[in-house]
Amino acid sequence: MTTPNKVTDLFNQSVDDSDLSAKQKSVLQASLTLFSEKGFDRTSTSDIAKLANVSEGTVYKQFKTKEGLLHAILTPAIQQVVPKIANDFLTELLQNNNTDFKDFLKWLAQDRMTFAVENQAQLRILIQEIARSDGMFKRLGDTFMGKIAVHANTLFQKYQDNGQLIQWPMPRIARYIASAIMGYILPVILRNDHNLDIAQSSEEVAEFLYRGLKP
Amino acid sequence: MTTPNKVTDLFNQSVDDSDLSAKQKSVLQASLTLFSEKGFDRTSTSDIAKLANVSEGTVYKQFKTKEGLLHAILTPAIQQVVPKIANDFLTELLQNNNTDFKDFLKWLAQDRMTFAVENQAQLRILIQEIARSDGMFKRLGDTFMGKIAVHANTLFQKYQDNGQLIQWPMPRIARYIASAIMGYILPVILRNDHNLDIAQSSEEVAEFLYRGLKP
Amino acid sequence: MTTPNKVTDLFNQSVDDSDLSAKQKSVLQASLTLFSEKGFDRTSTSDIAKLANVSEGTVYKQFKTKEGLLHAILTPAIQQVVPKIANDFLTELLQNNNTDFKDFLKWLAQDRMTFAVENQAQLRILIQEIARSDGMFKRLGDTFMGKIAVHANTLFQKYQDNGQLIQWPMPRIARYIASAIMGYILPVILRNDHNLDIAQSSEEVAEFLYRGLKP
Amino acid sequence: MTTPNKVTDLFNQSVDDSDLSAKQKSVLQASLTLFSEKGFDRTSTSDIAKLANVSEGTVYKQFKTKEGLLHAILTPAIQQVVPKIANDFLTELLQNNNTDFKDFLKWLAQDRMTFAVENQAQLRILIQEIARSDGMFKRLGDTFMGKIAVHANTLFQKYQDNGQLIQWPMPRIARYIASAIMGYILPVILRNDHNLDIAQSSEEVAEFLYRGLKP
DNA sequence: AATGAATGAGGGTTCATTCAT
DNA sequence: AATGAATGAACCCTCATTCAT
Repeated sequence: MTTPNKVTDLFNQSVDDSDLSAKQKSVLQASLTLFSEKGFDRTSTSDIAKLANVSEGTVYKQFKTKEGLLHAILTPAIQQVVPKIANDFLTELLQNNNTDFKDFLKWLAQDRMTFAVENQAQLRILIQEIARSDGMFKRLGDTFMGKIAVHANTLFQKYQDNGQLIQWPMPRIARYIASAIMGYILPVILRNDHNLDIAQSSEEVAEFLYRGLKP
Repeated sequence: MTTPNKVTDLFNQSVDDSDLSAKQKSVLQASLTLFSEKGFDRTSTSDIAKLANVSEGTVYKQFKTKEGLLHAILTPAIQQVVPKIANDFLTELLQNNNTDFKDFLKWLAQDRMTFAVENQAQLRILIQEIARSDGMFKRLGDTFMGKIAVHANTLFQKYQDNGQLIQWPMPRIARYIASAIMGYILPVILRNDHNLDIAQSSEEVAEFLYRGLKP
Repeated sequence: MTTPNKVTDLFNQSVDDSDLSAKQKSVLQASLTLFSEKGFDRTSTSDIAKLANVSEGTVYKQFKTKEGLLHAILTPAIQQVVPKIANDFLTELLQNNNTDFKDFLKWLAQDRMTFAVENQAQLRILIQEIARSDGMFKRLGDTFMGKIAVHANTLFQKYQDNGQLIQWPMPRIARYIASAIMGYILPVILRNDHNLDIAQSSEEVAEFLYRGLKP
Repeated sequence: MTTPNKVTDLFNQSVDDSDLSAKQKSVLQASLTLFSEKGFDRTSTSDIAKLANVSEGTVYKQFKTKEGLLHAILTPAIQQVVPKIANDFLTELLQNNNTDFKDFLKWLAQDRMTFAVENQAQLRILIQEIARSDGMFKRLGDTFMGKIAVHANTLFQKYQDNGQLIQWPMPRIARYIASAIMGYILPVILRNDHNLDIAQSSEEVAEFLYRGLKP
């Protein structure tokens, strides 16, 4: 099953399409780079101005505060971590349930890995924020629940009825799927490693998950 | 298989047993709390002094630098993240290879979960550091390789020869085991959640891993 | 022999002419005053900010460091302590050797005394630095050797050939000239005394030196 | 004219003879070293304690403040800069006025050079203090006037009556003598140079001064 | 007499933010 | 819209000094 990469980089898109001036765009790009490299707290607005070839004042014209910059960078990323687009695909899946469970697992892994590799910098920043503030992790979880849970639940139900998925509670199943995929993604992000063989990795992880989750 | 909890909290122990004065101990405790709650960069040395009921000068008498404090807190934690004690157990396992693979998985999960719950604060800080600096993650990985890899390799080999473990390369197997356990640990740490049913969780994860990894 | 005062105060000139803002100039002036009055180490950057009617941050905008301020003040002074301008005069002297040795001595004394009186504050600071660090004295001496020695040597040679100057080695002669003039300058600087009758003093010292150094 | 070195190091004597304990003595020695090397302001009391192999508290037992240490070091030196002992010699000179002026100059130079070489460290500190505070230079001058001036005046008078000394006012004569000798001493002190050929230097300077000051 | 842990004021410096130009 | 000089609060850290032991 080949899935076209539906993950469009919202960040770049918003940077490119937005009504931001060239200077403002370069501020965003510089922030992304520096926040990801050195962390939010260790990046000074003057560092950003320097890298963006812009005056310090310009940094504050569009994004009223340093935190405003962070949000401008993180918000689109967050909205994609919870796969809004994938959701459409899930709906589709529910309608024509001819897709094999293992194929689904492979597609899911591939989709998220692609997203991760394409958005390494933002994800690195996101992970830093998650690690720092209690709120972020919970908020992410809640968003996920609100947007995905229902559909995923129904889908898993279907696979369970199919006899392709073990009769465990949905959160338990989700946890194993998520953590197995994370096992490939996190090292890549945390090591600034840009080489992940997505095709093979998604195949591998799907195989393992399938074995572990079949009845 | 019941394993006595061999994980002693090195941090608290060292804080209590060390020749540090009461004030110095309270500095360490305050730093642990604040670094974990607000992050290293957002904790000021004056915050620490205030919480520890101590003058700012005192903070610097023992730990020459704010980073010195961080290391004083992190070093013992790091040395336990790589399960030194587990290593002894592994050696033991290798000698009397009558232990079932599933029991081993359960013991491992339980051991690391216990450690994680007992050292939440430090691990939270460690995760923040991992997220911030490229170096930390690699260093941890290398330490792990140096201390565990050989024994684990031999052990897995044994289980493979036993017919209890699938014939996949060792790093792949390790990745799944680690990430599945992490799937239980990370949410607990990142949410400051203190309620993890270790007995049931370790049972659950062992069951899943066993299914996914048996030939 | 009347010599027009060629000594222009490079410091004030550079302060006035430089592209520094009014605030930055006032920072320099305040530093000059305070360093000279209380010494570098006993002057705090907050003192400087207060005297300059400027925020502490402003002190650091132009001069990245407190030591940077010191150098900004000292560098032009040092370049004049070694009399660059005098050097031109020496060259001239060498060409029209009709100048009497005593007149030369008088001119030299007058030139350096004028310079000293006009740059008391900087010289006070310079003396403090010389007293503090081994390096400074040597560096000054080397600079002097590099810029003056050759010309002075030739000039002295001429006066020796003339029969106006005793046949002592050049360093010995230079030592006496320098220390006799210093005998007038140092008390003025160290006492913050602004009244030095340069005309009479240079006449006096020239007379003494001439007697001591004629064959 | 051979003059026995009447300059005894009052500092060492007071350190040795005083009722100070061994530890206190070592505090003084350490202060002397460090003040001379790095300057008073850049020497911390903890540096002193470390070099003296003593606790920080001990530094404060005898010398109530850091400035107290400075005075303990400087006071004896100051009392010798104004040559109290030489004064006895001057008195003697006045009584049997058979001593040649040039010999007197030589003796004076030798006496002060010896003192300077033997007390380099203290003099370095003294120079730093002179450079820093207006008061010190004046105080030294006044002390000098009070203790020496009368005798020196009478002595110079005698040499003038003798026809060995030019009829210039006494301060002018003193200035030339002092600055010529300083011309040998200062470079030695400021360069931490320990090699001064006192015999030759005093001979040289006496020769020059004699030529410059004879009628 | 001697120790060294503790203090707290103050030091140099950084940095997010503002605002006149 | 863009600049960059200016701000001032806060930061990390040092140090002279004190005092219980």
